[in-house]
Amino acid sequence: MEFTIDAISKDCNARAGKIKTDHGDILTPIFMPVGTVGSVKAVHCSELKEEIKAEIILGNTYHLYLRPGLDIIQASGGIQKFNSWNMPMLTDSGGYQVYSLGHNRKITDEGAIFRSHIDGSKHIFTPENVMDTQRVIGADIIMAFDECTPYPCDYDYAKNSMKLTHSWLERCVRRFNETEPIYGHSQSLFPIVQGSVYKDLRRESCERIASYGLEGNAIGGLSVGEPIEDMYELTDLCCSILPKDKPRYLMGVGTPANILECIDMGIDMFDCVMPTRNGRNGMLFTSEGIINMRNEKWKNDFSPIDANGTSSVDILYSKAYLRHLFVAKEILALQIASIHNLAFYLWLVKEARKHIIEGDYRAWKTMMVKKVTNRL
RNA sequence: GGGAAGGUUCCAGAGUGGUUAAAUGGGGCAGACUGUAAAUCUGUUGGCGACGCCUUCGUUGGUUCGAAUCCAACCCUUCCCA
Repeated sequence: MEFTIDAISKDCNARAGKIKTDHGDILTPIFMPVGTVGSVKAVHCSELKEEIKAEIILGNTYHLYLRPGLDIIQASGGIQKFNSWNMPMLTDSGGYQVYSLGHNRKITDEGAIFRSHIDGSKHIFTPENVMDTQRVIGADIIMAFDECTPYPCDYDYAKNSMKLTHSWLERCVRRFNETEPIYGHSQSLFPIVQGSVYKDLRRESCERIASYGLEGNAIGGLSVGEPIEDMYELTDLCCSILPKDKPRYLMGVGTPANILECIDMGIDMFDCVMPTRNGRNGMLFTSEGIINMRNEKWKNDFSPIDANGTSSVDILYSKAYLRHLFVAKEILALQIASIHNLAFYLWLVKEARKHIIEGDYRAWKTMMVKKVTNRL
């Protein structure tokens, strides 16, 4: 993997860059659609490429390990062959599941013991075997195994958890360096900053993480329920410490406004389930604001879903029709909403990149944040 | 023509003397969702000058301190027999 910076906006810390991987290039800032089990829910690969113009998607180590299982993925020739995406992928390590599936797992120094949410079977995730698993899955970018701390989280818990994540990182790096990619393309390991909402912990974690000199750095443990101002303040703090010459990945963020604000601070990569999950639940993000597609007010609105949209569904279908599909619980509703939302997210970061290069990012962002937070 | 069952709030359907503006489900309306156990979850769903009052369980009348619930008549629906 190689990262180059093409431009830094004149009026803020926003950067436009390029990540080269063996599966293709990624222009940053970038939004990465989430495809937990190897599939971006309700969306075909062809739609991701042609309509949405996604450049990289996510997969999840915990979920892929449980189903279909490593034997299947290895036999298929790696995840990008298995799902026919054939473009860059990133896998999360299962660190988020340590948080989201917190009720059926136990943490020890050794690792995390999960009770499968599918059949209750017991599985131990260690930094070492998570690296091995991500070698088998075969994504271009793989994540260190961490604990995503919950919110609220008291200082002592956050501190101990951060130390645990750091010790796991040490073991991840060692194992990563001892092993080779399986499928002939190179893989890059990103470490993850933790420290909850505590600035001294975040600072310490950033310094520790950065000291490994890995090819990119991620910020985790945010957007888990903390006040939005905290998220911004901590992201800004992390950006001020994490190396400038490496991509910065803010995990799990966020709303269109969150993304615009964090690009301003120097974040290069984002992922979030919001465009897909909220889309499936009837929420549309557009350049003019947010639409709750199930609301009665769209019943007789035959205007396009999004007149300014870039995907074919935006002008092909009307709001009244899409509302009808949601009300009738038709599968097509989920597909249209997912394609629209993802295409909008990708359009948004592409526009951001354009304005960074032009040098007026902050001004554009200030105007844009007002629009995208508007409720239609 | 004879017999049987039944008519409940938008719908289906509980309730069978007071704790019932009436269970539950559906539908409607609104909200939530941030490294996906999510095509999910939550709230709400008679009216009003609302910690109270008014109207409502086919219609009308009656019994009772009190009725969706008991009685009578009537109207209507479904099923069975002729």
